[in-house]
Amino acid sequence: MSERQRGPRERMVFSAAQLIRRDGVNATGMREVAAHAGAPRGSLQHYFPGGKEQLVGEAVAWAGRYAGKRIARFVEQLAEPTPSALFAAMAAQWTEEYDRDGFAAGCPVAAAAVDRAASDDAVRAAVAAAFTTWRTPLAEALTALGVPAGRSADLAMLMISTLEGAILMARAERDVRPLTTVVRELGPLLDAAVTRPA
Amino acid sequence: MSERQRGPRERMVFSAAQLIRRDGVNATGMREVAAHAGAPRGSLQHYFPGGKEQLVGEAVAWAGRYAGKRIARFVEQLAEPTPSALFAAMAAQWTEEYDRDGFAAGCPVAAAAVDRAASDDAVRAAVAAAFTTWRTPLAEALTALGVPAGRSADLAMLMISTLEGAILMARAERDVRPLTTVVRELGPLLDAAVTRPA
DNA sequence: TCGCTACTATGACCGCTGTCATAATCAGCC
DNA sequence: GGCTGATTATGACAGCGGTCATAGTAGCGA
Repeated sequence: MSERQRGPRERMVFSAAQLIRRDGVNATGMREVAAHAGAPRGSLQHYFPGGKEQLVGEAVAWAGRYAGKRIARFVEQLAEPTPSALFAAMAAQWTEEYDRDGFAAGCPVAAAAVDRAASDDAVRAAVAAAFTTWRTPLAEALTALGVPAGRSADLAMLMISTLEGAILMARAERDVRPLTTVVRELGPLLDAAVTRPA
Repeated sequence: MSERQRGPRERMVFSAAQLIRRDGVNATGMREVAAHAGAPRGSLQHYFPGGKEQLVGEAVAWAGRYAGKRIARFVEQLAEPTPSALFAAMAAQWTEEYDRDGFAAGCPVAAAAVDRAASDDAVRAAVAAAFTTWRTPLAEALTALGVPAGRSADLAMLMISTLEGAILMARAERDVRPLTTVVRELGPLLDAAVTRPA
């Protein structure tokens, strides 16, 4: 998560995502987001006239795009071009963060889903869209790695589901073992789906 | 989730779990819990002198025990005594609820993890304990179904991780497909782990 | 200089939250 | 009846939440 000097608007969206993934949507205040972004409070109603709903929606969308873009970069850097290696790379991003910075934060998309799925349909739709933005390039990557087109989408869904759940458990237990375990256990299944070696 | 006429204390814990799994921890107020349980407001500070932290902790613990107990019942009722059938039964509980009552609620343990993992260490520990309370009988059931003892714990972790993630996605997308998909995709892997048929 | 637009500043409002203090009521038992 | 402890009732409090209203400033083209 690079922190380049973009405009204040983008910084606020980024800060919102960061705070949401740590404390959840409801515990993240608008004033807190502005302060964290080093942005003036008055800019909130200027850039986000739709209020918190809009800000949270954009933060979720940002996170979805971020996750989607990372897929391509993971694929490029794989030592072994296999689905299991891709999954391992996705999980490694989390184990590295947890080893480095502690277990303070989880996935902002998951946080928004938990806190807003029942109460805010716009955010709920943004969460669904974010999952799609994440899943689509992952499925394409699987196809490129030799997984039949008919299975790629389902395996992508399995991978993201498993990863999200493992993040949840790892954070609760303050231990990366859930992440390393699911990587180890799921790997063979993913590689067995390859019919045409890349 | 039966609603027997237990004491007001237990009803409040149960109501807390229900409200938390729908709206998250932070959006669930103490007064709301009492009202939902049909309990007097004054009973809150009587039964839960530890405040919201205690109430949420007990709700999470309750949910963990509930999930753990269901495992044994699922195993009893399996038409085919296989790990994949057990996993399917666990997921079916969610697809049935979503088909019947809509996608209003998720898992209370996951909700508590998202909302409190970073801010409330007592609740965070309760979440971790709840996962253990859930995972342990599941691992034992897998062993009873013929999975080698060394793999049971890891597969139980994989199953719960995947299920939690699928619940998240299903709720966001208002579609049970994530649940049915992970059941279909993970099933063969689970059954392949059986070395000694039950 | 004027005017216009983009952005910032600030204070107020109302509603809600968790918590506490205090008192009333009730159940059971001597 | 009268005492005792468990339960309930109620009001207050201080804090924070998102949002709005209003005014101010900065930059820039004409």
